Amino acid sequence: MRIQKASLKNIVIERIKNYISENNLKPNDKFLTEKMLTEQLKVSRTVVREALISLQAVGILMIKPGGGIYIADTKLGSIHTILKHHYETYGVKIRELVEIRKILELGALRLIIEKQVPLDIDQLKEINESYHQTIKNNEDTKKFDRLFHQSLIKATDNATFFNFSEIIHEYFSLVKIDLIENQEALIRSYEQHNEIVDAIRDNDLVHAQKTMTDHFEPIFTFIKQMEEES
Amino acid sequence: MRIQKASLKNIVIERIKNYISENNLKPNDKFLTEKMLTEQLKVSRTVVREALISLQAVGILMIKPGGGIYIADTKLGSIHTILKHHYETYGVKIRELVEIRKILELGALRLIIEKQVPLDIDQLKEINESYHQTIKNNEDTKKFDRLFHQSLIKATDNATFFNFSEIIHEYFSLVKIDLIENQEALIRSYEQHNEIVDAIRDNDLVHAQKTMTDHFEPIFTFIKQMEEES
DNA sequence: AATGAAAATTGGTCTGACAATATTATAACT
DNA sequence: AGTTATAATATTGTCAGACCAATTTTCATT
Repeated sequence: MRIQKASLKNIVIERIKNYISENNLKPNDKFLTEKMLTEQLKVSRTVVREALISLQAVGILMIKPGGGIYIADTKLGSIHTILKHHYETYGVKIRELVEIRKILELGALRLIIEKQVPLDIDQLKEINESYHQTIKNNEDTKKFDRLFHQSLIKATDNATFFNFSEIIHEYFSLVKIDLIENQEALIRSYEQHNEIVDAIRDNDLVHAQKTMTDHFEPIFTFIKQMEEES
Repeated sequence: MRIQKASLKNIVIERIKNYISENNLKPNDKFLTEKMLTEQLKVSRTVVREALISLQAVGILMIKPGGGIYIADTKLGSIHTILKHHYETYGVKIRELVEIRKILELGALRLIIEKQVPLDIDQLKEINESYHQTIKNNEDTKKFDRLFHQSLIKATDNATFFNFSEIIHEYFSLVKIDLIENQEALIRSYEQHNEIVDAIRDNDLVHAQKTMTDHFEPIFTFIKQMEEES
C-alpha cells in the first residue's frame, strides 16, 4: 500500500476539521464562507469548494446554496448512504444482521438489570399496549414493535450504544424481508414483550434473556427456511 | 424542513450510483474517467468532479491521481471518519464504549458455542502464547491482545458483525486511556484468555462468559475511579 | 524481447465569468 | 414608527479554458 501524498484538498480538509475542533463549533453554527476560506488559506476557490463538498458528504458541514455554510447536525444521516452502498455491493446476509440484533438486545437487557438504571416500566407497558391495539385492528404493527425495542436500548443509559443499534436497525430495514406474520404470532410477540418487561422489573436477567431469545426464534426459523430453499 | 431542490451535482451523484448498481460494478473495478462522464452526462467537468469527490468521501469511489477512478473497496471504513468527527465534536464516554465491547464479546462467545462453528483452538492458543511472550519480555502487549479478541469475533462466521466490531474497536482506540498494566495483571489477562478458549472447547458458555466478564472487570473499576475523580 | 524515453491520458489546481439562491438594505406606504 | 415590497448585495452553483502533476501507453532503440 502506497502512502498517498497529501493533496491540497486534503490539507484544507484537515485544516477545516481542526478549525471546527479548536473553535468548538457546534451543530447549526455558521461557518466561514468560501471567500473567507480562499483568502485565509490562500488556495483557489476550486480547492476550497472540493474540501467543503467532501466534508458535507460525510456529514460534517451543511452547505446552503446562497445562504452560507453551517456545521451539520448529523445524527448518523450520512451513514445511511454508506450502509446502503455497502449492502448493495456486498449483499449482506440477513442472518448476520439478525444475529447482531439479538446480541445487542440481549446485551441491553443485561445492562439494564446489572446497572439498575431507573426505568419507566409503565411507559414500556404503554407502548406495548399500543402495539396490541394495532395488532387487533389489523393495522401496521411495525411502528410500535420498533418503538418498544428502541425504548429498551435507550433505557441502557448509553447513548453510543443506542446510536450504534440504530445503525444496525437502519441497515436491517434496507433488507426486504417478508416474514409471515399472522395474528396469532403477533399476539405471542406482544405477550413476550410483556414478559420481558416483567422480568426486568423483577431483576430476573435469565428469564428476560430467555424470553428475548424465544422472541427472536421465529425469524431465525424463517431465515433457515429461506436459506434451504435457495 | 424544506425540500432541497436537486442540484446538478446531486443529480450526477444519483446517476453514478445507479450506473454502479446497474452494471454491477464491484470493488476495485475501473470506473469511467472524468472526461467520459462530462461527455455522457453533458455537464461541466466541475460538476462531475464535485460529484466524484462526494462519492469518494463516503467510500463509494476511489480516485487515483493520474490513474483513473475505481470502485472503492470499503469495509464500512468510511464510517470511521464520521465517528471520529462525532467523537471529537461531542466527546464520548469511555464507559459507553467499554460496555458495548463487553456486549459484543459476550455475544461472540454465545454465537460461537451455539452455532458450533468450526474453530481453530490451536491458533487461538498460539496467539495467546505470543501475547504471553510480549508480557514476559516487557514489550508492547496491545497487538496480540487485540489480535486475540479479533480472532474470537472473526470466529463467529459473521462478517458484518466483525466489521461493526472493528468500527467500535477503532472508535475505542481513539480514546486515550492510561490503564495501569502491571505484569501481574497482564499475566492474569493471559490466563483468562486461555480459560476462555478452554471453555469454548468444552462448549461451556456460562463459564466462557463468566471469565470474559471477569476479564473486563479491571477496566470498569478503572473507569469508575476516573469518574469519581472528576 | 527487454528497456527506456517520449507521448498521450488522467486527475489536480488555478483563474475568471456568469447564474441561481439567500440575505440585507432601501424605499414606499400605512 | 412599523410593515411591506423592491432593489442591491452576498453567497453558493455551474461553466469554460488553461496549465500542472502523476500515471499509463506507445514506440524506437538496443
